[in-house]
Amino acid sequence: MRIGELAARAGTTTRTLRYYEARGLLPARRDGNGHRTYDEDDLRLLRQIRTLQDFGFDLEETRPFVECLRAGHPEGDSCPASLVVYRRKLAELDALIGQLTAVRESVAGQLARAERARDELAVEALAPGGPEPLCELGGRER
Amino acid sequence: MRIGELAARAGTTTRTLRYYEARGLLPARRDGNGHRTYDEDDLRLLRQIRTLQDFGFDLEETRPFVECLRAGHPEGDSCPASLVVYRRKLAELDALIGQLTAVRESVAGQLARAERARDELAVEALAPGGPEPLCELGGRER
DNA sequence: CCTTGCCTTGACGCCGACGTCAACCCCTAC
DNA sequence: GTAGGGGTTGACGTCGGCGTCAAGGCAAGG
Repeated sequence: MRIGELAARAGTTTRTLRYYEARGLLPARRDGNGHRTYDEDDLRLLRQIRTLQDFGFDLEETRPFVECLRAGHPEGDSCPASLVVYRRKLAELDALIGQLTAVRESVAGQLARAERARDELAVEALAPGGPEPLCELGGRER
Repeated sequence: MRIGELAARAGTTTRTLRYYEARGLLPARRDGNGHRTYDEDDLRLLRQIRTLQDFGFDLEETRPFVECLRAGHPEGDSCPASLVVYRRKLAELDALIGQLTAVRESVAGQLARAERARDELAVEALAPGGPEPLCELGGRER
């Protein structure tokens, strides 16, 4: 299988495959014309990379998984180095989610405060008489 | 006040201030020497920008807040355009947190599965006799 | 005079994961 | 022949928010 077919079967592009090869992640054999040649095992490696990429793993973080598969193990995460990456990623995700959640609460608080301030100004504009809202709902007599 | 002092008082760098000016976010007056000159209001604008940046807002997203302050409003979020940005950011944060949480669960599941597989292989290695774990804890008779 | 320190503009570097273009080769079909 | 649809390498562009030089100006202090 050549580069175009592999890219299509993995749902990616030839540029990406050449990039992976340049990074030493997915080397390719060559045929007589100098064209890159891949087999089904390469497709497995590539799918492993893509799955992790979709999870937000850096390219370098996929390397242990790829090497694990290439070493003949049944799964990319059958090796201790892959588990280390999993655990590190979990910790990163927890930290990030925690930070984002804190920011989310801050922004929500700011939004609520700003909307309250806006509404109070609106009410003030409707009742230009006095600054204290003392249940003068009639509003006719001064 | 000149650029170095403003940067120091806002906890940022002169490079950053020049960058903001180039983006049209924080223009500066000039003194006789061509040096940038700022006042206390500029410090308020800058602090507004920095606060939002720390929350993860893009620079462009801080623009409504800055313009709101420059228009004379008491707070950067006293204008409807700022509230729109708040709400959009909240939605983005919710979406992102949701995605990250889903990824987190996937990774946790993968890790658990991989660890289970590893442990089963370890047990198998300890009992090379038969593939079925039928309570043969004695392990002495074949 | 010279150094020090602050300022100026301009321009390139960085990071990651590619996209995009240029110029060229190879095989096949018409 | 020639057009088309693969492939090759090389190199620059992208995105944001600056960092980091380089080369020079201007004022105060010794």
